[in-house]
Amino acid sequence: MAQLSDSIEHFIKDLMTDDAHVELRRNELAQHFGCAPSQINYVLATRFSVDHGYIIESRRGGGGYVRIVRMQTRGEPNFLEMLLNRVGNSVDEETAVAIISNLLERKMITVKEAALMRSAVSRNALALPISAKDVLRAAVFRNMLVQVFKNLEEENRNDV
Amino acid sequence: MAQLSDSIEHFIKDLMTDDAHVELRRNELAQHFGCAPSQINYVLATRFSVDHGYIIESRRGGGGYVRIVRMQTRGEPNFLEMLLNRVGNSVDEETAVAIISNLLERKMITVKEAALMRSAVSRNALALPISAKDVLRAAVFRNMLVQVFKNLEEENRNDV
DNA sequence: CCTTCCATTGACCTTCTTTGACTATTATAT
DNA sequence: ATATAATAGTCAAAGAAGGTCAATGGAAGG
Repeated sequence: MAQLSDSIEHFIKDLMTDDAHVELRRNELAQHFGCAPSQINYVLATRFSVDHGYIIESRRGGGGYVRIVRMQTRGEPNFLEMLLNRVGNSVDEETAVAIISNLLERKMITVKEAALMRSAVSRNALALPISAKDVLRAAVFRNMLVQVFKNLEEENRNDV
Repeated sequence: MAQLSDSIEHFIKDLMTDDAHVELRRNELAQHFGCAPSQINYVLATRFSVDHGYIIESRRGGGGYVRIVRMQTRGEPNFLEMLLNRVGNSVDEETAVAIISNLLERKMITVKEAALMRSAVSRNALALPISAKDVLRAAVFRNMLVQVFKNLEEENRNDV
């Protein structure tokens, strides 16, 4: 466990607990984690994308930096509209999952609700060779049922 | 003689006596038992299926893992199994909604989670001239997004 | 025996991570 | 202005897991 990428992600998010943005040196960070500098870009691309609710700004050359900004949505009346536009009438699982994480980080949904949502949009729930509506719904719904039980298990573990 | 699969099954169940979940490396386990890695999948599929009360989660790539979670089945030991049978591979909206209500009455899900589930299985979410998986997912997901926001509004009204 | 069902294996596939070579940009010293 | 040093970005390839499936093996029942 303790993936390098995961560690870097958490490291950055820890830096951002107070402030909504953080500025760092790519090479320094890479050196701190003993990895290739491009590893940092990988983490940014996979965990700090716009869909995750972050914006990356950077600058090269002497005194260069990478700045990570958490997007403001406080009081943004069109957040839902924005998300709906982003989704459009076709969206892949990766994007959907990123948006769910985003909602979760903003505490707009609970951990359990996020899990429920993920289960509804997962490959597993939707990749079917059929077209009948009921059949499809069954697939989605079974997935969600499983999720409910998983959530209960989680809850019980935490209650102890 | 004790089948390999049985040994692996018991080995895993021993690991789970205390905790309701374990995380393991497929390849390590296979090596420990001197068998093909896919053997592990066979054991998981035949002895740790949802019908058996378990859920499997996994991740590929570096730092990959297989997590086995034992579900808590309150009271009736096969409630989930019953529900899954009831749903089968085809279910209409009415039935799905009834099951969701039932889960809610049993306090297995919150009001918000129930709403989320309804939104995922609603006519509106699924009755589309779709064929591409992504298109379908988008429809489901947009519905869930709307629901999340509805929930938030509800919450806010109650907070006042 | 023969069939059938469960178990086992191995070849091939998919996903996620990490690295390194090469490229692009910016500041600073000359 | 120009050269150089200091940064960061991109992309393809290698590495590190786990997944699938069809073929084979083996044991129990008929």
